[in-house]
Amino acid sequence: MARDAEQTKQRLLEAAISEFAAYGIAGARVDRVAAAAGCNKAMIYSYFGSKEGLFDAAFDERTAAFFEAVPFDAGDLAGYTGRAFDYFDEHPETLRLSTWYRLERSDAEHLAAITEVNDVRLREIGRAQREGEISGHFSPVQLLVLIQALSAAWHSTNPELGPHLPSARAGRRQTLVDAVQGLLAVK
Amino acid sequence: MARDAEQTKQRLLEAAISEFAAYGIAGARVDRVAAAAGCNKAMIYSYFGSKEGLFDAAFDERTAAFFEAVPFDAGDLAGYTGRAFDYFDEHPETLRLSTWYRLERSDAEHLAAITEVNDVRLREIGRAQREGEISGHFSPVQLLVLIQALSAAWHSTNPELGPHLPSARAGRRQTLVDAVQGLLAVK
DNA sequence: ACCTCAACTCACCGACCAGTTGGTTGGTAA
DNA sequence: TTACCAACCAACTGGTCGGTGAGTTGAGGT
Repeated sequence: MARDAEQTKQRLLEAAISEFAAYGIAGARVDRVAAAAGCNKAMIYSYFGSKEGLFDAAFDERTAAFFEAVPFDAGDLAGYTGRAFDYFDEHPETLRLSTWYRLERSDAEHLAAITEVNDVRLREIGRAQREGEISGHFSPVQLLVLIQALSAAWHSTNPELGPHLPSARAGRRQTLVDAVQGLLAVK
Repeated sequence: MARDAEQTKQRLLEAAISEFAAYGIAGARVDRVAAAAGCNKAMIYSYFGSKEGLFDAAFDERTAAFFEAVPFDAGDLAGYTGRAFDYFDEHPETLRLSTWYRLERSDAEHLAAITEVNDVRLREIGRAQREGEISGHFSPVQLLVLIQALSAAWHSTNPELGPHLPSARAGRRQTLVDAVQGLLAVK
């Protein structure tokens, strides 16, 4: 068996993403993560320090992957919303990890990187508004919150709508794009 | 000490709402619930059967309270969104329980009551559209999902926006009302 | 061939936790 | 007063879980 620390760490990280996305921090089991990664539980503590450290690594990985895969575009907020929807639909664990984070780990402090990303986005929205690319009816922070909520709308709906939900992904996507365009047309 | 089964059950239920809202199902501790309710852990199993039974009771209670406190009005979806926002702002545990439910208990089956409520709402939106009260650009299920997402938008945002969030509740509320009015003005 | 050290495993621990049992208490009705 | 039973509780159980320390293995350098 080839000994490769980096690859082992990667396998643990991927197993952790699945485990935490499914069960959250309190519900996750480090033994399950180790078993899924095909290595010993002690490696988790060697590489990530603690269960929470492992969650943080999993969350950071998914967050960074999302930021890289779905570039922000203040001049095309409707398109960005559609692309974010696509990503969440293809990588459901991303939104689940984000939700677990908000519920179980909102006291953590490793969100400096995310805060910085949001700062940039707010400034870009402001610039696009000053240059007349998009409506100035909503403030940048209002627009960002509305867009974030809408891009996750179909995935954060409780399953009580199950039988009525449109099965076609394209239709759900178009709903969001239309909605954002509607918001930008206000006033 | 007065022995009152109904009151004891109520104290347990309120303690459970706080505990589950804070920690979720996996993170909640039945001993903490019993201690907060000022009675013995065994009462929980006598009255609610299991930890999950206790969560279900807590979730059902908050759901019913929300439905009663915030009546739905298909002819005034913007106003409904504002009132839902107010309720979530005053009772944060309601949205947290709902989110825990979706993450940890979406396989449960006691959502027949909620499905029924949504059926009625979808029919009312359809009727309001046919009678020309509101725009028919979005279908009823699209409108319902958009409105549900928007009413929780400020509360389901991860805390990375902290320093930029408007502190005034009225302003956050108005954002949502404006947004829904904008959606209904599309086309 | 041998040394070295990082990568990895094994077996264990103490704390914790959901759930149960067997018994006690106190209101109430005859 | 007393008998009854619902309401309540202390103490326990069996299993689980995060975390650890001591030992093993294997690849690369000399």
